[in-house]
Amino acid sequence: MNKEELIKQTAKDLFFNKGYLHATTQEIADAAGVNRSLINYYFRSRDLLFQTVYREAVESLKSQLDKVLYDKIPFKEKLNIFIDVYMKELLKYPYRESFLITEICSKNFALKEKKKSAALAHFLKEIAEEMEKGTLKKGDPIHFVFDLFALMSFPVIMTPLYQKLLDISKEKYKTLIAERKQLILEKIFN
Amino acid sequence: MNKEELIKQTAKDLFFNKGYLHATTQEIADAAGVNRSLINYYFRSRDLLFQTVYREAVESLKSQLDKVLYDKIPFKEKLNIFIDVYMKELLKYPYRESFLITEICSKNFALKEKKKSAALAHFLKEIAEEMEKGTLKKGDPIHFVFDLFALMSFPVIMTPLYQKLLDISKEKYKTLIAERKQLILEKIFN
DNA sequence: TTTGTGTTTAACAATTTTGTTAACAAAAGT
DNA sequence: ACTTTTGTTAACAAAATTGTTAAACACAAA
Repeated sequence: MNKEELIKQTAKDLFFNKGYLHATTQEIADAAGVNRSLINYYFRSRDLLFQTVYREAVESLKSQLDKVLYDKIPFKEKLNIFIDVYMKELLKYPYRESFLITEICSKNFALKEKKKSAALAHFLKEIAEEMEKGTLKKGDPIHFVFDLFALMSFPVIMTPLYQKLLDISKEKYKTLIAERKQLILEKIFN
Repeated sequence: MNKEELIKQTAKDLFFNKGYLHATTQEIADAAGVNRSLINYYFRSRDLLFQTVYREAVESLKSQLDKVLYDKIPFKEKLNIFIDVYMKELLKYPYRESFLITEICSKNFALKEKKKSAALAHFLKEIAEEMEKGTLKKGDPIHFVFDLFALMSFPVIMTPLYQKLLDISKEKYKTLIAERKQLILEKIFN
């Protein structure tokens, strides 16, 4: 792998997987096994590396939504696939969203970039239709989306804390998370 | 308010409320309107300030659980109160848990402190009883707890990101969050 | 008034982190 | 072969952040 890509991937691993949001350029370079100057060579500055990683995280997040949510397959099946795909990604990159939040909060993002996800908008419509049909309990589709993402993401994000508070072993916690896909599907469809 | 307390409160405001996890001692001092040296005077070092804030956050988290979860009142009523209390705290300190996670991930916490929450353990038992009684759908009580906290916390934590992805105004988002207390109760009790 | 004690501050020192440069190596193009 | 471009490194410079010190301050007690 070329080093520019290696640096980015390593940064993502530290941020999104290890949850190490305070990583310095030196730490990133060390983790990648490259000279720190290479970071400046490829990205100019620490800040630009962060921006790049940020942008790509939003992109991949949106493209993941796109990939599944536009499919013309029955709703229940779509949800099944979506939960599967999204939870796999969550286990790979549990802290991706946390990183995004932290970045948004730290910079005073005056960014005008349109971040709106058309796929989500489309998904919301589909949910509304299902509610009409009676497949789903009626309500604001946004709450359905809230519920869905919350049930998938939160226990994963909170792993280190809940492990302590509940005094659960790493292995047991993993098992619990693995069980959730099925449970969420059941819960969502009442 | 004495300045030691002021510094702590300000740090908490930056971390837990503003989500500004990268705050430097200077920024904390500025926000508190005190001289930066005072932070060293009262807390010795940046790291000790962080440790103090961390410890108190865990303490207050656990004491909040304690306060409600031990009450000897009917389960449904207890849950009603608990959601109310917890969500109020969430709106005050949306990023408290995020801060804890970030700290746990960044230090290689070899901390031996027992963090286990007895209140949560007690709550888990109560949930199990309710499941026996048939008030709640049977299953692992831990998943019930996961669901409960997820539904409360996640939409709050993700506010800045979801506002963008869903293209929702701050006001509208607030309204949505406010609606959730009732929705969660309904969802939890099927 | 003076003395003592805790608080606050500015100036300084030390450390950490980031950014730059110039030299060197490797690869690609001619 | 040699020239140019691209990649890589170490050494240095600059900036940002943290920690220390000593003096000034406030104010109550002796």
